Amino acid sequence: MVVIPELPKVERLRRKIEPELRGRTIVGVATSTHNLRASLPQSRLQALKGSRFIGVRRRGKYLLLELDSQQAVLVHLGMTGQLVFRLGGDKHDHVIFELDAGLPLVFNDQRRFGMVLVFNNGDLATCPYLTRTGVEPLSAAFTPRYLWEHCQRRQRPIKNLIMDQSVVVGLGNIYANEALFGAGIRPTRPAGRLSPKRLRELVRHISICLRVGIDQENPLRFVYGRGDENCLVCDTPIVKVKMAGRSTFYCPRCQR
DNA sequence: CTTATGGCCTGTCAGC
DNA sequence: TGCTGACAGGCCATAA
Repeated sequence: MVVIPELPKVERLRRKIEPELRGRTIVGVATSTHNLRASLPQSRLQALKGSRFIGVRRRGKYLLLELDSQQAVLVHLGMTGQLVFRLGGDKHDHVIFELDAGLPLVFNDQRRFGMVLVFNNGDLATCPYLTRTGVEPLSAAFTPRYLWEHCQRRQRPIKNLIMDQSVVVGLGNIYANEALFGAGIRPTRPAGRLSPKRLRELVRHISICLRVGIDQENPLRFVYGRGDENCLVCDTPIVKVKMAGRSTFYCPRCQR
């Protein structure tokens, strides 16, 4: 089973590549002719030669590869994107950073839902990809009160709301399903009809699910992808429905 | 303002 | 055997 790059996978990637990337200088850049979700900025990428990586930050599901030249490479993995240190050459390799030491850093993306862009540091503050985003779910800003305020007078299902990156970043379909199971909340429930107490439980379980995903490689799977199975807790058949075009799984007994 | 939907993209698999 | 269609997902643009 392929794990979609939600917050935990992106954070694990950040922790893995930062120590290898920091201090490395770009000596060459190769790109594919394919466009990703956004066009590959050819000339901007080529102009990075000579820049040195100084750090890797994460914002939601985005990675920022920071350079000593007051620029940064913004990366989103989309569905199937990968950042790996290896020799380039695969048909799905879209950006290859040749480094002054070690293996090249390759952005590979089979379905091309991801993107690679270059920004000047001064433009990051107004970059829509970063400014339109909600709070980090593992930060102190993601409080029960914060979620409650966003739920007030909202008719939309709670699952759609917690997957809305302008509210809280990093939750994709798998973690949204699992967090709602943990909190005992049915995904279809209108956000505005949840009590503060239940929303506090949801905040708690979002945090738990994400932390487990970061500590281990894979998310806990209680409901996601178990449409043909019974609930691990109460043995009731798991229900599968479509919400906003996404497969949604829940236990009709444990989740109300 | 809020919320929903279409489209992007390819690999996999069921069904004919 | 080879084809077709459905499906998987994040997120932007667009529409209601």
